[in-house]
Amino acid sequence: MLSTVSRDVERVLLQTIRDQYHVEYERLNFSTPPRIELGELALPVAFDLARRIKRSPRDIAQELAVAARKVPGVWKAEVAGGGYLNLYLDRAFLALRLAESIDAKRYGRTEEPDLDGKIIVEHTNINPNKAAHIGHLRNAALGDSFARCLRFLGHTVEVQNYLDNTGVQVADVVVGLERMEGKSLADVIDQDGKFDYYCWDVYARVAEFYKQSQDNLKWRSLTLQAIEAGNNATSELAEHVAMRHMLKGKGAIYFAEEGKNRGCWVMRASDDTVSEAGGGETEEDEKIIVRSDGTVTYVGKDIAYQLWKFGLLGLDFYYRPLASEGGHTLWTTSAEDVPGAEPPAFGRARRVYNVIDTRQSYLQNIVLQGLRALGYEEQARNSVHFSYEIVALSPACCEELGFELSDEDRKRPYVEVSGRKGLGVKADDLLDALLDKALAEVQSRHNLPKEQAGSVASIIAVGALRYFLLRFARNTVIAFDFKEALSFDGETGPYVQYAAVRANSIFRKLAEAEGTDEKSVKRDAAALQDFLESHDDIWELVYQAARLPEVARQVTQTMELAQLAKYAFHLAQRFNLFYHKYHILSEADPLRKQHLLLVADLVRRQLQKALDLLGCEVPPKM
RNA sequence: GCGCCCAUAGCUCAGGUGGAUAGAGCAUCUGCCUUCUAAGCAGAGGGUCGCAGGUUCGAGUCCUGCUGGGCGUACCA
Repeated sequence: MLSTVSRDVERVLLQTIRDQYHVEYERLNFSTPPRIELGELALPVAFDLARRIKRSPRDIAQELAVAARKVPGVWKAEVAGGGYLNLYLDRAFLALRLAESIDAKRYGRTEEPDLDGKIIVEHTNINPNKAAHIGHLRNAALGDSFARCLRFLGHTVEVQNYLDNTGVQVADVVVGLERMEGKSLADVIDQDGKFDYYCWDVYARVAEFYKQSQDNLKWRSLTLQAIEAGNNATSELAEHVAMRHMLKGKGAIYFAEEGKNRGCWVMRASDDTVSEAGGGETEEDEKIIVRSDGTVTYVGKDIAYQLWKFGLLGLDFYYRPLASEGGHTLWTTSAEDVPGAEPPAFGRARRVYNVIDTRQSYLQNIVLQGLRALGYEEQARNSVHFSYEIVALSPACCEELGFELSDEDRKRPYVEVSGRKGLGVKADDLLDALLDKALAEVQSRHNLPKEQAGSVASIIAVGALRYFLLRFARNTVIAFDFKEALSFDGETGPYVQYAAVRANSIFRKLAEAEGTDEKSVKRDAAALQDFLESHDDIWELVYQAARLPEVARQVTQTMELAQLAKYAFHLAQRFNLFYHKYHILSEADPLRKQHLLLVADLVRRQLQKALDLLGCEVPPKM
């Protein structure tokens, strides 16, 4: 919708510039005027043209304005400042188009996705052996919202949560349970309390156990081999099919006969373009794919997994349904064929996003090199590392948790979460704290039945948590702070939810008082145009509401979910402004009331959709 | 050593492809609940955008150097 207008403007102006000035541009840069009174779109192109054709920017902008005024959807085109071309959009036209678009559940979106084929988003790969912490929550929030944005724009998306139960971390917990604690399977089953919390503790202590003697450390390797020797779909597939046959067959990996990597299968890790004269190739450039004990490393499995995502592995897993919820089935890999199970066609993606923190970028690169070594250049280009910074703890936060820090750590800006040290904020604990606080707030305002209060509190707690995790740019380290994370005021999820709840309550009251709803709101173009022309502040609110698809699109390109979070916050802020300034239900002028209702309705529905993309719901009351 | 990232208000952070007067939230101070919910709104103070050069009509944004911090470079995941 908005994008349709700007695309038309671009086409017309590029043609005009070609015809009148004989200058070729591929694209035009659109920017935003500092205030809505100066229009919705600003083009600084005249500055550049001025230099090229030696004429004043203002004169050029004047001539371009003539052409721009002819584009449908453009109301005015004026020259501002030293030579900006500012465009004013047709207000009622766009408001009514937005209303229709929302009715059709398109929320202002007009364009079709720019990529055919399936997109895989892999996120939240948690080792199933111990409790999740806030770092995992950031990963989940980013991955989930990103997938929602892609779907919103019309892409076919497959979300994968890879739970590997064959890795070293799992082996460590098993060693801890069996060798340190002397637990048998039966003991573990009888265990009271939260098992993942127990594993968190065991895992933290197993490092000490390893330090005690070399014999203790041997258990890790033995246990790992025992796990992989079992009937495990993942490891067998990765090891036998991908590593042994594909990589070896194409000469992508080779057996190291000597040197420090003796006995391993390795891949060259440095770019072959950079075969610098002095050093030559050493073991430093080699990345181990298969260990000397025959087990496959993490990178090795990752290459196999990446191949499988693109449908290049030549083999597939067996699948069985694991759980079912809300019409969706959760599938898991299976060691053997399951009769009667008809899984959808997993994998075979056109593009793959791997949501993993920035520390993995080196290994993600190795995976790409693996694909390239096999000749899959296009797939390598379509493999995207969705990287983000870690969630760390402020030193103050560590001490709040009762964790003693070294003097050195105390001076740091933040301390990394460490599973090995048992240092971190567990996801469940944080959610519990948020729920307690939200419930107290709800009960202090409303007298609701216990169950309903709990459900509202839960929506608010999730809103606060997800917004908190998404409001930071990807490469910003979140130094976790309880006070900030538990806040419901200011730039938070609950603030946005609150604006939506207020908007909804206008329509609830409207139904109670007059028995009418948003469907009966009149849409009179001529009258609306007068109204919006004389209220810049209200028009700006409508304009921002219409920008949702543009923002979602930008998010899929930059992978910055923070932009969506910011957008939702700003829209809520503007709505609150409107809410205070214009009292709708008591409005005496019936026509004016219709306009105000239309605006409130547009905004609340866009706000709700924006929240939905952020993974947040709107509670019935707050 | 090599590679990647970061430095913006007291604190936590935003600042698409360079554009108009660098913005939020928190904290501090002053006001606003007889009105569609005060989890809100209005207002005030608070800045050498780490330092030094360069590119140009224009630099928080791009380039170079420097300082200070973080991460990666495992037969760990």
